[in-house]
Amino acid sequence: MADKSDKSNRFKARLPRGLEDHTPGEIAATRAMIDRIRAVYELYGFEPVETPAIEYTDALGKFLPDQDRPNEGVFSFLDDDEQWLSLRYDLTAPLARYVAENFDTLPKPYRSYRVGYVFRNEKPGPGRFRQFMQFDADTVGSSSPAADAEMCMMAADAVEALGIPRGSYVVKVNNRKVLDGVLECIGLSGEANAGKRLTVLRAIDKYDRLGREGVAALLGAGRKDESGDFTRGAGLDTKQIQSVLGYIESPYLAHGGDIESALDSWGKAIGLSSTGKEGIAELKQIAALVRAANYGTDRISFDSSVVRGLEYYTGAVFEVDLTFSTDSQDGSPRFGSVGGGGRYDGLVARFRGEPVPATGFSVGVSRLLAALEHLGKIETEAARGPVVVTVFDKDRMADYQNMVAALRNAGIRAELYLGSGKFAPQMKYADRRKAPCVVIQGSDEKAKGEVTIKDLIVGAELAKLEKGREEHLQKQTQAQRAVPEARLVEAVREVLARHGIAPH
RNA sequence: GCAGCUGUAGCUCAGUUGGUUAGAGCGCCUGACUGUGGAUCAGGAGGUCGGUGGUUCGAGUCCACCCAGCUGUACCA
Repeated sequence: MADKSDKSNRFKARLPRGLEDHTPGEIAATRAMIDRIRAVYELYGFEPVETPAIEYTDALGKFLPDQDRPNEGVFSFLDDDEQWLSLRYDLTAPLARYVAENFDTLPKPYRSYRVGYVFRNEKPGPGRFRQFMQFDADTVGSSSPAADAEMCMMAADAVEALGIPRGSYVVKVNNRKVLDGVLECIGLSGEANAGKRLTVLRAIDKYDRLGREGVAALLGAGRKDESGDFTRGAGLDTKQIQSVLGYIESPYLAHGGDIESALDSWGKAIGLSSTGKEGIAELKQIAALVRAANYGTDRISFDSSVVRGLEYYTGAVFEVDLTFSTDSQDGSPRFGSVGGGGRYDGLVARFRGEPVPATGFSVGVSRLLAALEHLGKIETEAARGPVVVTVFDKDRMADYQNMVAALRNAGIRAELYLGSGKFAPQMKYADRRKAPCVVIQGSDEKAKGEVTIKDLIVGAELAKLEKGREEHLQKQTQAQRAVPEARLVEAVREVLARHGIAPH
């Protein structure tokens, strides 16, 4: 289709925004993260289960795309049979579908984990992608706060297993019932106030970013941002605003981390709301369980401004924030939370018609990787490549292929140079592949029944040396030496061992 | 979606008050080196200056609209 003679007709190779290609180094880092998270989840007794990336749209939520806006946030398409399908936007809704569909055969409470890509059709940004990886664990069939407490502790363990030191992250806990109680207390209950409640919750959620002034503006008439754009507020009166701010700013860590009394102070904002009281009681139980297991407030803390966006949360909600991500002054992007979750008692019930309590937690693998990469706290450089066997005489390809086979049979990653270049380009290729060494056999070596092994790592050091004759000479003998053909594997192993490189 | 800023080579950017043939560094390719990568030197390829229309004798430069990117904000079930 593309016409080579006319460049303007040539297709432009380009990636849709919000999507990412992954380099070998990033893939290796992602794998390592997955392995570590999995080890923690399995230690807690969770078992794997995975579901497809595509579900019926109505299984993902109550929302159904219409003709005008079939892709509001979710990638959707019409199947042959006129039914709407969607790419999953999280791993929780599909799990609810799976549990509901296999309810009778699963042990209850059902504990399972899964990792995979999810898709959101939203505006991308730093740490925000349209395809990204999540790693979830869920407990379905337990309404006990112990299940929620376990999620928080496991979240902390998982984050630490990823090499993020204690003090550099925090698991923040809140409860939707408390928030509902606060709203009830300022007279925002009932169907008529549904829209206003959402606006208030969104405002509360922004407290750590916008601060008191910004949230007060959003709760009242509205707020103008730094670009001059105006956001309409919730239209609360002064007394209501004071009440909400009082709740957000209640001292949740006051007096040496006395969580009991701190949570009591949240209670002032919920008045007589029974829902609110329930929420406070649940939080107190979670706090007690977590403390009994010796997780201090440096790991698991309580934060009245945590809301979480997803509408399906019904009780406890958690969020994991990196505490070192906001420390650079000007141009540092905000990455947001790197994990979250909570209690979603209504999600499975939607399919079953009977109450099925559930709670879960999700690590945002892609965002966490992006954040760590941005902070320079993770290695995403490509690892060492394979040993490269170079080609001198094209007539003797079979010989070279045999050398490669001998190395592979010994469990050493090796490849034959398959390009068309002469010798120098082959060296350059091996350099780019990060090959630890190359194997060379030209006519000289062949005549003597030898092969030359060149250590590219020592060779690189050699090039940097300026003085030190002794060291230079020693390196030179290491850098390149000829050995009998029969000792090829042995000599290559020596090179790998010298640099501590695993053969495969 | 709304607002602000920005679009010149693969990347980072120069480009004088509009003036002939649009430059540099890095990277890439080739060669010096018919058997040795990272160094040095020489050469080469690579641009409808984001797009369209307008003002002008003349536009990379000025104007309008469109598109894209970035940032903020909203949305994020």
